[in-house]
Amino acid sequence: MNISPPAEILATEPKTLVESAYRALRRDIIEGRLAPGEKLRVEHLKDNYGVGAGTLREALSLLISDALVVSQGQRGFRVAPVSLEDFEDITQTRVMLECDALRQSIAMGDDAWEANLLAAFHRLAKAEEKRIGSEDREEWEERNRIFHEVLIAACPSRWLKHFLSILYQQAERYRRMSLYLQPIPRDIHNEHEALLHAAMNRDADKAADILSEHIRLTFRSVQAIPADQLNERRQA
Amino acid sequence: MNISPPAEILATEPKTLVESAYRALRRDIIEGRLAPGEKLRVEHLKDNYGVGAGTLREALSLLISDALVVSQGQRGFRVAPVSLEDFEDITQTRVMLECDALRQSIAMGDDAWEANLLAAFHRLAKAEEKRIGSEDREEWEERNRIFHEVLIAACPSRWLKHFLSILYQQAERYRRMSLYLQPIPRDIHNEHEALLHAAMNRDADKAADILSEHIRLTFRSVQAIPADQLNERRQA
DNA sequence: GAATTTAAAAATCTCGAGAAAATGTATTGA
DNA sequence: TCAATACATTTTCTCGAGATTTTTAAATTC
Repeated sequence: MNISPPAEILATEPKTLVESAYRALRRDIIEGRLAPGEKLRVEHLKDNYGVGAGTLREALSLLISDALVVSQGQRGFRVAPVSLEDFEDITQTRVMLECDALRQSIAMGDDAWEANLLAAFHRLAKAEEKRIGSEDREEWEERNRIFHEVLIAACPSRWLKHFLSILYQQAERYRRMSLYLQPIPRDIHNEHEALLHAAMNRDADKAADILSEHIRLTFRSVQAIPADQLNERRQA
Repeated sequence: MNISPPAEILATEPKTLVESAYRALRRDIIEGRLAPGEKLRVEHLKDNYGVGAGTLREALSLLISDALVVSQGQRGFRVAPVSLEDFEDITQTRVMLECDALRQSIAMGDDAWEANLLAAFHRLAKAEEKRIGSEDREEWEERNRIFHEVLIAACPSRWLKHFLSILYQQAERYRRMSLYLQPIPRDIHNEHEALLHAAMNRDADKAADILSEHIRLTFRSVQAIPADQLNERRQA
C-alpha cells in the first residue's frame, strides 16, 4: 500500500532563493531561534541565510502575510511579538473556525477522505510511540499538522482553510514554548484517537466537542509558562 | 463637534516607496484597472509606478498577504483570478465571521462605540445622498468600509478583525464589478439604517440577521454578472 | 544633573545591471 | 502535417553599491 496525504498538503520544492530564505526564516521564528520581538537586521541576516539584501527583504515581506514578522516604514523588520492575550485570541478564533470546518468536512468527506484520515492518524501514532525526547520531534510536528489538515480537508471553503493554516502556524509557535519547557506532556494520543473515531463515525457534534477541548488544552499548557520565559530565545 | 472614527481605522501616510507602490497597486487591482489573472511584469510596471524593480517586487510580495496577487516560483506575479465560486466562499466565510464579530461588538461596545457608530452612519448617509454616478463614488466606498469596521470595532478579537479586513477587500473587488455594470442599485441605505438601529438597541440576533442578508444580497448581484464580463479590465 | 543640540554611526531603503530561467520562434526530420 | 529539437528573445531573479533616514553618542546649555 502507498497511502499518502493529498498533494496540496505535501511540501513543494523551493524554486527560488527568496522562497528558501522565506522557509528558513519561518522555521527559525516558529521554532524560537529568532526570539519574539527581536529586530531583524537585513545586513546581518543576509550572511546567515546566504542571500542578498534585496532577496532577504522580499522573504521578510512574505512573512508578513503569516503575521510572523511585523514592519514599520523606515524602521525595519521585527519578529512578531507574543503575548498570552494574543494566544487566547488565536485559540478562540481557531476553535470557532476549525470546528466549523470540521463539521463541513465530516458532512462532505468521501471514502478517499476517510482513507487519508486513517493513514494520517496511523503515521502520527507511529511518530508518537518513539517521540520521547528525541530528534523525531520534527517528524511528529509535521505529522500532527498533516493530521489536523486532513481532518478538515473535505471542507470546501478555501478561505476557511487558508485562515486556519495561518492560525495553526501561530499556535505551533506558542505550543513549542510549552512542550519545550513542560516535562510531563498530556496524553495527546488519546485525544487524537477520540477525534479520529468521532470523525469516522460522522458524529459532528462529538468531534467538534473533542476538537474544541483539544485546542483549548494547548492554551492552558501555554498559560502555565512563566511570563518572563515567553519572550526567550531557544537554542542557538 | 469633531467626531471622527478611531485612529486605527484611518489611513496612515505611506513612509516608503514600497508602501506607496503597494497602495497604488492594491487600488488598481481592487478597482479593476488591473484585470483578474493578468500577468504583472516587473520590468513593465516599474515605470508606471515610478520605482525600481526590487521595490516593485517587494510591493507585490506584500500584496500576496492580501491574496490580491499570486506567484509561482520563476514564473512571476499575476493578479489573483476571480470566480463566482470564490466569491461565494468569501461571502459565506464573511457572513460567519462578521456576524460573530458583530455579536461580540454589540455585547462589549461602550458609549464611545455607539457615538462612533452613529457618526460613521451619518457620514455614510451624507455620501449616499449625492452618490448618483459622480466621482464621489470613492468617498462612498471609503465611508462604507469605515461603517462596517466601526460596527465590529468593539469586538476584542484582533484575529477576527484581521481576517475580516482581508475578506472585505476581496468582496469590494467583486462588488465593484456589480456596481459598475448594474444600473439599478438596491436600496443599500435602508439596510444600513436597519443595521444601525438593531446595533444601537443591542439586539444581536436581529443585527446578525440583517448583516447576513446584507452581505448575501451583494453576492446575488454579482451572481447576475455575465460570466465573460467577470475577468474584464475596467477603465484604463 | 537634566534637557536640548550636534555630529557620527548604523541601518534601512532604493536602484540598475548581470545571471538564470522561461517563453516564443524557427528549424529539422519523419 | 505534425512532433521534437535548437535557438533567440523576453522575463524573472539576484546581487552589491549608493542615498536617505533613524539611531546612538557626545557635547553644550540651562
